[in-house]
Amino acid sequence: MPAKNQFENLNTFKVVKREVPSGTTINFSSSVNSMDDSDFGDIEAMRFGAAVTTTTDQKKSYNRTSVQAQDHVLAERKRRERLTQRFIALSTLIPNLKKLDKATVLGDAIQYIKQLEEQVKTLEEKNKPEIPAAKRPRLVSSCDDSSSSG
Amino acid sequence: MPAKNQFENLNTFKVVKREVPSGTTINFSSSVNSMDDSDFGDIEAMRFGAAVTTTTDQKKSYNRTSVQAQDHVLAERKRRERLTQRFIALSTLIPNLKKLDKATVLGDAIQYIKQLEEQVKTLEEKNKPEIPAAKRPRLVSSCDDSSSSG
DNA sequence: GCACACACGTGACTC
DNA sequence: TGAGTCACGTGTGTG
Repeated sequence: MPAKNQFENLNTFKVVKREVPSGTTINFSSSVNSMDDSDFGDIEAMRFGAAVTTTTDQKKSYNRTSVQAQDHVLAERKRRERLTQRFIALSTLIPNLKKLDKATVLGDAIQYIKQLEEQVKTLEEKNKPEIPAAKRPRLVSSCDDSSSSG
Repeated sequence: MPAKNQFENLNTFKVVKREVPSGTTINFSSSVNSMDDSDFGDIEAMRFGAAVTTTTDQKKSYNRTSVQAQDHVLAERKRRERLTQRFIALSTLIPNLKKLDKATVLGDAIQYIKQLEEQVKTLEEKNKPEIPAAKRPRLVSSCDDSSSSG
């Protein structure tokens, strides 16, 4: 299967691998300045509600407890998931979709919508011949019994 | 203007603020283990083509020169930009769009496409009465002069 | 090996 | 103030 659902595939097994980064510790740190393995006391402190300030000084006053940080991570993950879900759903609606890139899905969706709108306009025009009788092709002239129900 | 183009707004001025993080240094590090302010030699080395290995050891063998890293950042930025552009374009096509969240845009696009498809199907059915005469609603039974051109 | 695409965690901003 | 959203940089898998 060369191309089924790129998002799904990537998502499914990538998350799993991400959840177990290396067996070391939690995914904290990463930007908490220099989190050396010599000062885990900070993390321990964070775990029961301390602020994430690096004990010394910080560039900003965005103090977050570990619970809040975790919540933030979780919320963002949820959001991403929803987005991906929508992308998949959208991709199933578009016909002749070759690549499953997000950009392609989006672009093709745009084109498809435009095409559909055009089609609707054309069909509506044909169906509701309110154009001046002089201009319309006289296929059936007298047979117009106006079967509209309203 | 309460809601024009959320993406555009955020993007435009956020990037600018991001480009000047704090006046300290480049945005490197962040995950290169513990980048203490005591070892800036690494960055200096990176700048002329050295690998990004933290001199001691690394979890992976994803060695990248600073140029490559920068290129990566740039490429990703480009991709993001394209995505956002498509989102904006798509949002302009959808009628009665209240919120401009990405999720909402996506979801409403899906609904809109479905609605349009339904519309097209209905209109086509009305326009092209090629269904067996026995099954079709006999609005006009005898007046059928078969005006099809094919 | 390199270009591309993706998910992730995170700081920032809005309401 | 807190929950929701965004762009960003980054690590990593795929062709």
